[in-house]
Amino acid sequence: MAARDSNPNFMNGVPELLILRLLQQEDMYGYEIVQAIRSRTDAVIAVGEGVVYPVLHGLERDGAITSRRRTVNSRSRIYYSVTSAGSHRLADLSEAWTNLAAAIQEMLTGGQREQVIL
Amino acid sequence: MAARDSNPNFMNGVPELLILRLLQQEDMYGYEIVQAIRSRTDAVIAVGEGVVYPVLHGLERDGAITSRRRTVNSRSRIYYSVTSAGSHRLADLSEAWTNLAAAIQEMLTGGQREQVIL
DNA sequence: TGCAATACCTTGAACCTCGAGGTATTGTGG
DNA sequence: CCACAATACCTCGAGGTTCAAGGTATTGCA
Repeated sequence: MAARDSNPNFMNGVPELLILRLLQQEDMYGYEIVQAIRSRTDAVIAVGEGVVYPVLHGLERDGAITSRRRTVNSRSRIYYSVTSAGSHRLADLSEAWTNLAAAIQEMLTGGQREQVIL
Repeated sequence: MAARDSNPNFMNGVPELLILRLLQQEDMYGYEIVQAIRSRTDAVIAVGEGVVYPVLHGLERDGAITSRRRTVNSRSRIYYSVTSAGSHRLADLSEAWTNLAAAIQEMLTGGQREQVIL
């Protein structure tokens, strides 16, 4: 079957990665996550609500996070918490991202041919 | 009008970035590029021909690279070279990527709240 | 009362990438 | 001589993401 190599869509899941990471540090709700990503990256990354909410629903469906409704300051919000499964998923995504970023960085900077010394 | 912010599809164009980078170091042909990306990243990144060829055609259409047919070892190949416009484009993409990677890295590692000291 | 901010959500279009398939040529083993 | 693998080019359809925009509802303030 032609050996399935290539990457599982290497770039995907960055929003998911960031969301899981934020939730691991602190329970948050969707609207807050949108702003947190923007402010913590100095607007380098800015995902819209149209990205965040579907990702949250998907993560919950997969059991990576759980939700509970809470009212704070007379505001009804849905807070999300990372489950242990979600924590594991975060670790995987995080490692995948690190490998990817390192590979690209290597291509961008270390251009010079090197001889492999045995 | 909600202020158009957000990123221009922040993840896209990684294949384009890598291809331009390779071509800046050395003229190459499509088939060679596919293998170069795989081998130089230790298969961490592996883009198929279905990605590379369309990108090459797009870059050429935009004047970022030029092509010329050459026969080497009785093999007919289309070699691509980066133009000055392409070089500029590479610089832009490269910087954008660096910013993005730094922002994500910051989110993944530097999680702890810090007080800004004035 | 009206408007901005908070807070949730969905949808359609646009864009990429993947995987598979198609053509043609060259070199090699049987 | 033939078949097959490797080289080398290319295109297409399916699937998955992201974006931008819009929709609903509540709260607080002028």
